[in-house]
Amino acid sequence: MHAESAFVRRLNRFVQLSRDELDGLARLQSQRRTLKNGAELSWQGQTGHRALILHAGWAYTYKLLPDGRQQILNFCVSGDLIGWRSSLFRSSDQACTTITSAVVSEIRPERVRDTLLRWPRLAAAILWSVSQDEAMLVEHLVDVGRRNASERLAHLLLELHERLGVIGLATERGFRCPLTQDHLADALGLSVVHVNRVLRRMRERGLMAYRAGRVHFDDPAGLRQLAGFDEGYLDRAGWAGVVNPLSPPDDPSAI
Amino acid sequence: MHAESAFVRRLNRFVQLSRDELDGLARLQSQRRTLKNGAELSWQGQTGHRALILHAGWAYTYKLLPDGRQQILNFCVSGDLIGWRSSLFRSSDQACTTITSAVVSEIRPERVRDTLLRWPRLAAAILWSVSQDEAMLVEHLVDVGRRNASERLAHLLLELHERLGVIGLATERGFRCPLTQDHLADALGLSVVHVNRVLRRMRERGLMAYRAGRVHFDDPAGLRQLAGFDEGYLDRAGWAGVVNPLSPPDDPSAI
DNA sequence: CGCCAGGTTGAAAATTGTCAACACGTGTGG
DNA sequence: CCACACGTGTTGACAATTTTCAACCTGGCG
Repeated sequence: MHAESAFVRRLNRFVQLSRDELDGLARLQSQRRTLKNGAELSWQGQTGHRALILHAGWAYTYKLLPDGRQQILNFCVSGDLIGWRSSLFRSSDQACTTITSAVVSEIRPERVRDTLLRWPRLAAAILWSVSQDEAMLVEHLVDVGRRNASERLAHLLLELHERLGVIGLATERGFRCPLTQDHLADALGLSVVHVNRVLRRMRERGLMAYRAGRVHFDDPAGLRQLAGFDEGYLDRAGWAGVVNPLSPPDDPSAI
Repeated sequence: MHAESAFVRRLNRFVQLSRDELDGLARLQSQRRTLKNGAELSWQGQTGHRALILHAGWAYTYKLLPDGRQQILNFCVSGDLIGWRSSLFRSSDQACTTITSAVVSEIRPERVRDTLLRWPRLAAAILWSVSQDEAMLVEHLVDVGRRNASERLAHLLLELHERLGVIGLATERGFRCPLTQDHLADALGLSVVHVNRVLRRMRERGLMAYRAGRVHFDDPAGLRQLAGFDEGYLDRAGWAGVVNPLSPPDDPSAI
């Protein structure tokens, strides 16, 4: 059932895919594996690693330092692509681990290449998705470089809320969230203890509550203001002056 | 003179380009503009902005927060590509300013698209370059999130040294560097004052000196150790099991 | 029941930021 | 030629943020 996949749902925000393209997509997703939480999906320095589609569950990508510190780069949720660009190169520069049990499709690099060549509009949609990931990475860098602890926390949770909303996994004022305070700390460049304190302060100030695996926004507007959150970077749909950049301009199936 | 361009020199690390491909490249670079330092090259929120090749000089990309803080995302040097991926989307999410006087080519999005379609191996080389930028962004996030001030500083300067070495702008133990301490602070998420102090400490410890527009490494090995610097992420040349991923496998000009 | 991962809290220390002053070189206008 | 402004670098004193260490709590689960 293509139409129900979170992945298709996300790509559809960018272009309406044709039946043929949906087929190509379906073929990629045909093999699925179910993983327990804590499963390693790809490794730093690994060669010829596979690209992933995360169908269900949560994961995170991260980078490990020699001394054991780790920096989480991104939290991945249903419908996210992981490691597509880097799968084309010799070695991956990051690792990925599941947070909950998860369902994924793993795709070999040659397969990635063939798909991109055969379905150019699909390639464009995937490029769009990858591009959005990079926009999030940039915003993440701004978080860690130029925002204080509460701004970071607010920003991250608002971003997750936005992303989960798109795939129908958020209510207007909150979402289920399996992240531990350790995860938050490793993503935001803070210590667990400090994350804990800041969460408490936000709860006391009536901004939001993070408890029992749920995030609830008590004062969404206040939070957005605090974080300086502007969801623009998540939503850069459409091409600049080019309807269909990667397929021949006379392609009859376009639009 | 193709062979002398820093840009071609960099791409050549990845694939040896054919005469025809070098021609395509030359055509992109044919129009050049010389800019004074402090010139704005693209703007946050701008629509349909151009992709850039920086032929000479230094620039930086950054993101501005509503309250005036800024986070520098990347320093750009001769031979770097700027904003290629985002030029295909409706709006740019970052801004770019020159640090020194600079020579650039500006390329309209349609032109980017056409070039990528017409010269697939060129497209692959450009993808490789863009991909390397993202690896640097990741490393930058690790810097700011999980390294302390001196580690960050050391890591950034070692990375610049490596990159400048590739295009012949570094000696074994140092390089000319037009960055002010303000630039360093805005890139590393530190205050200027702190950057100053840390630089002094490093000078006193006999690690490196940054003075009069020059970086000099007194103890390169010590610095690398301090920073946990592993240049691997700058050097992921070659494709994973695929010689020439974006052109037909039977292309006679390949390899 | 007891273990264990995750969460919470306090006290003290380390890192980093802020403010304010001053040094130094360069270029400009009087 | 001098005076001055300006951008950049430097330093000290002090304050804020964040970390570290250590203890303790809580709930789920074998």
